[in-house]
Amino acid sequence: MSLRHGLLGLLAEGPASGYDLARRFQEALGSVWPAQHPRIYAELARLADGGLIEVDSHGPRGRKAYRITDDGLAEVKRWLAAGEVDHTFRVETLLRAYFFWLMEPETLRAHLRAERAFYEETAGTLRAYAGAKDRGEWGTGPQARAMRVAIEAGIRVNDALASWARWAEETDPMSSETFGTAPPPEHEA
Amino acid sequence: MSLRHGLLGLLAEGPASGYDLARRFQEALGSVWPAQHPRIYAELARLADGGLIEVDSHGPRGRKAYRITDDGLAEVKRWLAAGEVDHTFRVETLLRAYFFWLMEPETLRAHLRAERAFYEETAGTLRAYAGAKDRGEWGTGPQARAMRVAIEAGIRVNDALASWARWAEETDPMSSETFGTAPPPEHEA
DNA sequence: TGAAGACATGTCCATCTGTACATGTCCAAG
DNA sequence: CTTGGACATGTACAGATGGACATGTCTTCA
Repeated sequence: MSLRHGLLGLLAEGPASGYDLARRFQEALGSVWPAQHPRIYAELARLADGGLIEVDSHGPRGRKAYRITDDGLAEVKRWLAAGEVDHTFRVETLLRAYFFWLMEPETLRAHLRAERAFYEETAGTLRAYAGAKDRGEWGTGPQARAMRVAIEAGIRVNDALASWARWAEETDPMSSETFGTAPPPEHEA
Repeated sequence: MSLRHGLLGLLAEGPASGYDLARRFQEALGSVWPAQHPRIYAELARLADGGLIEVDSHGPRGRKAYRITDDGLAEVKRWLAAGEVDHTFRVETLLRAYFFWLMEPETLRAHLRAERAFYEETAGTLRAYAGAKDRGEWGTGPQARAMRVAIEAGIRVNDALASWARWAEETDPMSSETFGTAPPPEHEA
């Protein structure tokens, strides 16, 4: 149940409405932790119920901004410090790889090309963000730095998957005659 | 809903019981697509209901092995070819990175050390598997090759996250005075 | 002034997920 | 012969998730 802590973390930066949070989850966290607005509104209500956040202000169009409480801040920090990181992945790309042997060679090649293109593009987008951060365009405060570190992780993971797709395309292991005797891959940069 | 297709994919290799499948999900797929036995039994019942699999044999201790049907095989292949890959990640490590600015420097360093150790160890384990595969110890058939390709992806992703944690430890960006003016990282291998 | 589109919040429901609980069988070691 | 552990299948339930539906407001532009 990390949505709870994700919301608290975002609110630790300052007051925000459910709508704001949904947008930020979509943009910044969407690829690492998807969350739609129904779930967000529900969780905000629960957090407010538990006294971890409270209504900060009412705006136009029924807008309701929440503010984190001392209890809420303590709870995020406790979560961050407590460890117990869930290391499960849940990347469909990897699940599919187990079943490549069921695919036609051409379909597989097309799939790998598409995957590679996707991860290269994503990495490129993230690199552009990182560049902007490095030039200080988004501020140099703690939040901006943390965001930069998170983006770096995204870049490296996407690069890794792009290089994997390229490797799989090139070595074509599903039709290789030499499988079982070929040297292990180089893990090039 | 990829558990459905994960099960079909595994059954495409040959008949298996729910217990077998739960174990294989735990071992091979557990880190990329967790699934407990209750869900697996339920899904098997649904798949059998839909005619995608059927009971192959009854064994001791109530063991019930399923076999994939032609319809089922067609369905996995359709899924694999149809594309529509879900690229969301759901890696808690990345979610947490957005909130590093809330952590005490020492807690953060300890966290990064632990993350790095975890990913290095996982990568090492996978490399050992990959080595065994490359020596042909697990056979050289199509399934073994596909497994090898999947493992390669796991190695690269875990390496990427380990190198990220090392980078974050070394550049210590949360306390860096030079943030905003420092050159971008090298993305070393 | 009227309509389109962004803003903003929510409910409902089907399904997925994880945990705990419940049941029973077979085998091997003591 | 009995007991512990692996094998094997399932139910029940709370909470998470995604998609569809519903409602209403404010702003802008024709």
